[in-house]
Amino acid sequence: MATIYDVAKQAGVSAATVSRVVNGRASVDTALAARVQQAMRELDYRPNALARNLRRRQTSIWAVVISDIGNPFFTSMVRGIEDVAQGAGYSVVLCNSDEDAAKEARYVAAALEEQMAGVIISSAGRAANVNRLIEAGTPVVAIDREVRGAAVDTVLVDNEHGAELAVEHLIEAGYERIACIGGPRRLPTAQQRLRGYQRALRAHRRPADDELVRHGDYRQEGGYQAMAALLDEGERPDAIFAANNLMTIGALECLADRGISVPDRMGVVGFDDIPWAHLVRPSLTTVAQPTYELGRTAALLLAERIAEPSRPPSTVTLRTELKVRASSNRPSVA
Amino acid sequence: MATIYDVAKQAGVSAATVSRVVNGRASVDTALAARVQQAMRELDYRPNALARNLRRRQTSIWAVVISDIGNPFFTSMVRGIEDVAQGAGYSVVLCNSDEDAAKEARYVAAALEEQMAGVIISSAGRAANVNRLIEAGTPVVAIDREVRGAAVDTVLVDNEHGAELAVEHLIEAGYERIACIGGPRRLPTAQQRLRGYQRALRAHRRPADDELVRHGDYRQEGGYQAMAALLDEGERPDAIFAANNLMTIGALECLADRGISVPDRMGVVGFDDIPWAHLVRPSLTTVAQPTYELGRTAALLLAERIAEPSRPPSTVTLRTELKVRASSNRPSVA
DNA sequence: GTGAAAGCGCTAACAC
DNA sequence: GTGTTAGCGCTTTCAC
Repeated sequence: MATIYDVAKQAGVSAATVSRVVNGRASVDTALAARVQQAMRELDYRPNALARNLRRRQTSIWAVVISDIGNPFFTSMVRGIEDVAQGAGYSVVLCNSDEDAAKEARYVAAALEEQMAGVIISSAGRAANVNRLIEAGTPVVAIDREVRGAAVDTVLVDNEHGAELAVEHLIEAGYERIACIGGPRRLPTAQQRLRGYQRALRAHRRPADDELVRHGDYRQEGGYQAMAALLDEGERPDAIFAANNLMTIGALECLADRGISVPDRMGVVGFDDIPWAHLVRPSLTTVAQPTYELGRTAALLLAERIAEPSRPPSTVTLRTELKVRASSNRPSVA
Repeated sequence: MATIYDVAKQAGVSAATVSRVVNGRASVDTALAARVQQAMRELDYRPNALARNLRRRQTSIWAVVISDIGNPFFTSMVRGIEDVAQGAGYSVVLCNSDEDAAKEARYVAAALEEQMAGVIISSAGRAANVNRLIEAGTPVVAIDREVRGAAVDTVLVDNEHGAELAVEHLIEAGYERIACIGGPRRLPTAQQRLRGYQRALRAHRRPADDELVRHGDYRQEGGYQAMAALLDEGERPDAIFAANNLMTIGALECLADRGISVPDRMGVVGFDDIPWAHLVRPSLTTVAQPTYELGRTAALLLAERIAEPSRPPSTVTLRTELKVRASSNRPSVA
């Protein structure tokens, strides 16, 4: 690989001048610049990013640490990030932590060691990882999940309100014993959605026993097991609110296996939309999140923080929207 | 951030010794090593990967360039890669090319400039990108999609055979006019699956007009439009074979919108499994690919190539498997 | 506007 | 087994 010195020699200038041309900085005489360009083409010169990174003390890459690449929720979020990043001259790489705090820590360490230009993170765990980044001066934005104990720019959705809407909708549809398949207790989104569920029940004076709540792992399998537990233990609910998309799928699977018909004998509303929600029979009522916007907003915040590292952190909360489809349509009792 | 010299001073040794301790290379006296460890802890020393990368002339990161992060096919493939990478001491970052050759080229350029330790690529385009990597000496493995005109380690599935099985299954189920929703003509996987479709039809002396073939973009929307075209133009088919998972979903959506019942009036078989295939009603018959194994195998090949750069490239082909579910179950005509 | 020179933080000969 | 030394390829003062 040709170095900047090879180009300099070929063009009969100094390495500094080549550097200026490459980076479009300072003013270089037009004729000289042309000669440099020519030399670069002849030698198929590609700047060595490693050297540049060392010198500049950072890369031009953003790391996006997501907690489950298998969740379609992240798909369009990532697109939103990419579209902004590209416009701002950054590349985006994805790191999949798989809801595993150790894996997440490894990726954060890598981002730190590689001196990534910025990190957008949907954290599986506590504040330690995020604080590590902040202390090292790496610009960070938390996305989807609030990070308690860290002063960090954050983009969220109104989880509690979304959950409340979902459960109110089930109540208004005439369901009476509404259960909840909650997410991992440690995750803020799970806590907020559970609160929304409880609030709606209390507001309408419905039973809100703990017996009606089971916790899953935000995965399909967890939704299946939570649903099974709700069916097998105690008095059976006639509707469920599931706190994320994959668990909703798992719950439906369980109901199908047991031959329990939705929405007649069990109303279902899920949190998070899924691209194929209307293909599932019956089509699924969901609390949809503005995923693309979520990504876009996080990327914009990151760009702003990079430009102005000392500004106070801000939190942006985006609205969810209840999409009523067939799975919550209780046949009226004649 | 503390540097290696700070640690050396603190421990009363040379930077070289610290480096040896950090990298676990060569033998360092136990007592000295302990002092160094201690100093590292005291200073919260983190090696600067940028400097190390420059010196070593490569990072310890593998880039995985995938063509559509929204396709669940890639999910478990990536897990397969990650599991091997981690064992071999590499981090994995994902780059989403979105089936866009220009975006792919940008990521390849980034991988080159950042001197990634290796690249696993599911290429959206032609050989140029892959050859660029090979010429620069970056170890590469092609995954899922063969790259013509590049001598590169490759992991594939038996697309043609899988498609053939799918179509034969439809024939045996009693369907008569079997259409195909093919993928983008330029993609080898699409070509192979189309060939398998045609071969099965010819072998059973069924009509194989071009009128029965439409091409989509491997996205849901493309599947929807191709299905609509098949329904609206010419003689209507009674079964379809769709060349990938997202297009299958799109086709089903179209059929649902038109009120055409599956499998009675239209048999459906898709290529690529989807995690929720059995939740879609009717449950979906698919040609399943060993996605995790695909990723694992690619990662192993990459590790081997890194260890032995000059060995001749090899191609591994994994088997697909037909999973018969309800969508291809034609009611026998009494 | 351009060049000389120093150095980012690390590793790997090489000498001892 | 340990230290000295010379870069990796680039950017950026600082002179001119």
